[in-house]
Amino acid sequence: MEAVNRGDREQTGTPTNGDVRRDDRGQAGTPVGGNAQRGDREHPGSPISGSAQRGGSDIPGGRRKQRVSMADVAKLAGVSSQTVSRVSNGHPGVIDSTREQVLAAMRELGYRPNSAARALRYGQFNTIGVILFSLASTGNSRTVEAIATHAAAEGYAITLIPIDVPTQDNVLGAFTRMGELAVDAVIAIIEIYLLDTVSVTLPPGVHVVVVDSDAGDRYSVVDTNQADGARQAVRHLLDLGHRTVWHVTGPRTSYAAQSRARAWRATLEEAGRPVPPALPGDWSAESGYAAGLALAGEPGCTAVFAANDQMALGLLRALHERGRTVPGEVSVVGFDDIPDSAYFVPPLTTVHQDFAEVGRRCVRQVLAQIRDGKSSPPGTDLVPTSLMVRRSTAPPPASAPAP
Amino acid sequence: MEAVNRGDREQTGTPTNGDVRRDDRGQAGTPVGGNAQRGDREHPGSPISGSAQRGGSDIPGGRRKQRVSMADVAKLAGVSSQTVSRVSNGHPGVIDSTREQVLAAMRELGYRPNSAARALRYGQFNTIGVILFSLASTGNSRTVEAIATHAAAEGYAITLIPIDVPTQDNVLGAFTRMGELAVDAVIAIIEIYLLDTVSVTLPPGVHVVVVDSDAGDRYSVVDTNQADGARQAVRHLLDLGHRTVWHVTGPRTSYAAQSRARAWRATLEEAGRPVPPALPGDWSAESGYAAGLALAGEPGCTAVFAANDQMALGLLRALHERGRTVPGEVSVVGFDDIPDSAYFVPPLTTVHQDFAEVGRRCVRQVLAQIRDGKSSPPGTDLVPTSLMVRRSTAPPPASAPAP
DNA sequence: CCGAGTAATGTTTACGTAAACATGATCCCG
DNA sequence: CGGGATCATGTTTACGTAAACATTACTCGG
Repeated sequence: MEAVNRGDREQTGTPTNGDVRRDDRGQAGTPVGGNAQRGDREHPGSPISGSAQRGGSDIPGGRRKQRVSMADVAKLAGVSSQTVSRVSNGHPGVIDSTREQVLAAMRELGYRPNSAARALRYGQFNTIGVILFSLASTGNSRTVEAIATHAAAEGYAITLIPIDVPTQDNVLGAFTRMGELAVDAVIAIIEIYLLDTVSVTLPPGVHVVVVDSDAGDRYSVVDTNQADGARQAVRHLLDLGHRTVWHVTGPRTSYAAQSRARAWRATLEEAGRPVPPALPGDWSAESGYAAGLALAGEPGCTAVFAANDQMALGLLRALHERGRTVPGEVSVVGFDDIPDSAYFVPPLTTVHQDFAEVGRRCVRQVLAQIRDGKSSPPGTDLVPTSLMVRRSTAPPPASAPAP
Repeated sequence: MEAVNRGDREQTGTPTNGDVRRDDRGQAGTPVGGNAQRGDREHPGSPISGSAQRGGSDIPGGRRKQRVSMADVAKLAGVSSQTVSRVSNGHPGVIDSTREQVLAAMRELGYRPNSAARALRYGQFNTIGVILFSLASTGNSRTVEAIATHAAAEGYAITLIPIDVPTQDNVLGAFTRMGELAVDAVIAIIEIYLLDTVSVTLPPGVHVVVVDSDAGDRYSVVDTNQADGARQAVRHLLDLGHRTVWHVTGPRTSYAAQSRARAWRATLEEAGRPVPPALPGDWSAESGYAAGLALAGEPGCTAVFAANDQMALGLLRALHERGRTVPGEVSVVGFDDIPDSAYFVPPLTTVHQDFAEVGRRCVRQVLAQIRDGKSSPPGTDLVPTSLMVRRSTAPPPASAPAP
């Protein structure tokens, strides 16, 4: 009943720690002995469901301790808590027999270091905060996953704060919360405009890395090389013989979208080609569909570069519905290389983004900052892209005017 | 009551945490007065990039204080640190003038409560751990997002541990790590078989909720009502007049996949229809494509239920390539209702999963456990699904035998 | 066989917060 | 106008850990 305990000690009547410390067993006696023969304890090595399920109410003495501390281990092992600390942290200078005894006591009591106390002591939390707008986009979730994986490999956990509605206030709030949370650094995966006027205030010593932004003058930025990816897409189409390339953009507020659009335009201009009006999209398949409907009515249009794969999907459906074949009459290129894109009809030629690498570099940068104790200089670290050529692109139909 | 706020007290225009401490103004003088006229401080309201950028190493005095503690605020405000604590937590019994003074001092120093100390004191971390296999699937990432959002609304942060390779060892390791991390509860989004023989040992008082599993006899489980969703899909096809329904399964190791397959079979049997052999898939569009190729060779096949939308996508492509029209000759139903599915060719009829609701209920359960201080009884909380009828389903071709 | 040196372990203390208890001032009512 | 009640605030202490310092016990060279 009572039982299960959390830290909310009291309430269950427990004298919590009331029963006093009382360090009998002065070490006057024999600190040695080494005989860790306490195998006959009643709790089996591994109950089916783990302690989490049974809460702890079944501890015989009735006087269950909520949390096992070093002092408890020390008492059982007949040593000082400092020795337990040394064993716990693998410090040298503990004789083998003592170490064994301590380890046995730890096992028996199920000791776990208390990370809060540790963090308090060290002023470090071994945690990286991640602020992001949405996990719904493939890119973000893959990036986060990579961040989490690499952080874990380095002994860091990640704490996530999603921002439901992307306003500057909410961004500010998220940073503020991060400042109060136990994090050593923050990785922000947010659109640039949200950082524009926000003056980020974090506790000193908390470092920041930003993804998806051109704030390279103020922060350490890691990002996919958007411009180069877009350039590759456009060049690919031009090289196939298309006279020009139309473009369905992402939302105006997105840095990545702007960047891709800018590169699209620049690449066309460099090649001396006409620049058709950009069709506005918002990343959604729906907006791509709308753009596709419009484009289907443009007889001169033989090639389209969609700023992401989902819009390309909508585009493909619209073109299909309007009877314009892909790639026979119109070629389509996307951006992202989401796993599904290879199974679109037809399989989509698209720009591959290495999200895992973006995540990896974020973690690397952040850890470098933490370890050096100082921010790395602002700057931008660009991850290269590669073009995945599949079946949605081909030379323009013969009837189309060659350049 | 008052001051719901958790930590996010006033962060107004904080001068970050000004450089330098400098505790003049001993409180020997007049602790009263309320004249908070310290407007003339030198640090500007908001530096462009925030303290995070300067890392702290450039602080003149050389020996900068990393963290501003209550004691610092107390000294500046000329009160005891306990009073600062009271103000910080919105406790009553602080006279207005004093409160103002403390708040001013907080602002001036850029005080932030230290969550580690707080956690140590309370034995609570206000953090929920999430263990999951992969963020790559739409379902998982959307669930996590919902969890994070709702947790944040309740003042909880979430800590993520992804498992790269799904072995029981890794799962055990993740739980162990969680046990050492500062979390009050754990939500595990993993396939059932991974929990099978793992005896989860978490510190007492850390609660567990499981998603995507039928461990309802041992844990609190929250899940989409897989069986009912599958039943709806199959019934829909039968109601359209199809004699039977083929099925492309998810991986054998997946509980959700098993559950959908079981319901598919049961629904057919209930209706007295023949049960065709199930085609094995692994959630990927690629496996759906392979299944589609096989199915295209089955003349009797007029209806297929794919265990997820991505496999349905592959299926659609394969059928399209083989010249079998959808829904003219073959009807296809998916599962998940990923955003793109409305833009497949043709738009996919599919079973909608309410991932957000799953996340919400997870958080609700976990918080209830934390607050009650005891694990809720094992059991399963099923979130309903709904069928989204789009254009990939229709009555069977006239030539097909009616039931 | 003694004393310096070192290895093993114990004791004290600080980290930042907040509950519990203590103190001093003010107020109100008989 | 005295004494208890109330209020605002201060002081002590514990939370769990680990660095810094202290204390033993043992080793080894002269």
